[in-house]
Amino acid sequence: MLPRWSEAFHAGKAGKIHSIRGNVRSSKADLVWLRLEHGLPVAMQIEHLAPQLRLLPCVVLSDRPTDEEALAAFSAGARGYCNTHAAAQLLTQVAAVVLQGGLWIGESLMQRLISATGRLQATASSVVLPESETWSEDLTDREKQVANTLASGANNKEIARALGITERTVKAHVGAILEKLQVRDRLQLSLIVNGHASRRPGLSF
Amino acid sequence: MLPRWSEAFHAGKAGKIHSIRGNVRSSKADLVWLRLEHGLPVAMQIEHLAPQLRLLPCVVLSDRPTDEEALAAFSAGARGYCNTHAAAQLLTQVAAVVLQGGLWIGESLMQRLISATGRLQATASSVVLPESETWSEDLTDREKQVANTLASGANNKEIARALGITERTVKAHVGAILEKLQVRDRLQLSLIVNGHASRRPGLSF
DNA sequence: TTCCATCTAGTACCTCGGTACAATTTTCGC
DNA sequence: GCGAAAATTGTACCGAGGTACTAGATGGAA
Repeated sequence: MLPRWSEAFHAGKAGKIHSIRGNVRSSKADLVWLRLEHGLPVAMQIEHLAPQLRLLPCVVLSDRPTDEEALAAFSAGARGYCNTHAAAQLLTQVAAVVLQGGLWIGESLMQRLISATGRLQATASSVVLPESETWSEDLTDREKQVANTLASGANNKEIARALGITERTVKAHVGAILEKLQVRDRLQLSLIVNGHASRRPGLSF
Repeated sequence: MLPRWSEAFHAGKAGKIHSIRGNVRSSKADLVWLRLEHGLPVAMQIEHLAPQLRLLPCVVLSDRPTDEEALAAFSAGARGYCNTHAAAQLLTQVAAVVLQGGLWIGESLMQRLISATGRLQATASSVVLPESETWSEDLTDREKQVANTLASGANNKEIARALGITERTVKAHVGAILEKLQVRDRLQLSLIVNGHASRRPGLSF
């Protein structure tokens, strides 16, 4: 019925909404998932859960998500909204976020939300962070920037855009970094930067 | 300087943005807080953090929050937005949500988002409740082997040798994995497998 | 048995990553 | 100012990565 969801939550229990009302609170549940049935009136059904929703956060699942439906869900008190058939990993993430008191909004809705904005002004004045690390000693500042951007998953074109230089220059920096750190390619570089590998990984394979 | 924040994060470190650029990723930080200075241009400064933002989530703090500013922050890649002087307890909650991959939207912005909606239809058909789980399901066993080997830094040839299959077959598996996980290339795949990135960096769906 | 998912593999093709020659400009200490 | 390191960009080349077709073998479910 809901393979992805079942995959994500082995201990979860499913049932028709009528068989659960009044039952939800008596269980040890800390989160309610509500799957919408498109074509039929929802708001009313969501309202049925309303009393419980004040205590239990609710995530709405839609087989074919739309922005309008998402907004309706949130206005009805939902704490999250996503695709019914989202990957199990994603569903667990949604659960974690919502259980922390956060909201999970669909991507396209977020896009609309963002595109509705104009330009604003303000300036960064301070930032914060914890510890520090070792790998970057031999690298110049610029090379560190490149390495960091690369390690976040960017390809050469994206690095170039992020740093305001040409792709060719990125190649130059990447080449220098690989040489200095004595690694073969960008993947292994990312492992080092992200702390998953030592400078010289040894043999393997 | 930031009493509430300091109260919430004893281990956090603060500094001017200029002294930190390029330094952020090399630290063990997993979250960046950016305090806006009202009246001065922001977007530019946020952009300076952009490369890091792909890996490090950023929460924007504003002394006098507005919806417009919040939207600007989100459009610049911020993962959260709240009052600089919010209670310590709230700040830790924000951190928890954002670290889970969620967004923290100001309440008034949420209200506006909700009030902008009309009525929709759909019906509740089932409800359920949860537990927790790990990463990539929906991969076959073989694909998991390939993904793990790849994520340890191996190229296709090495994966082939390690698994006793041809390079062509490795390509087939890798292609299937990238498709299933909806990622662009092996670097981003390794980030997911190694827990440095969520499947969809933003919200999804 | 039939059907379907999985694992395997081939050829071909195109893009991206990385390197090998450069060269010019910028920055900074002496 | 001078010299050195760093940053920048160019053209060209080649191998690795990734995709688009295809298709045989296997093994379990209906």
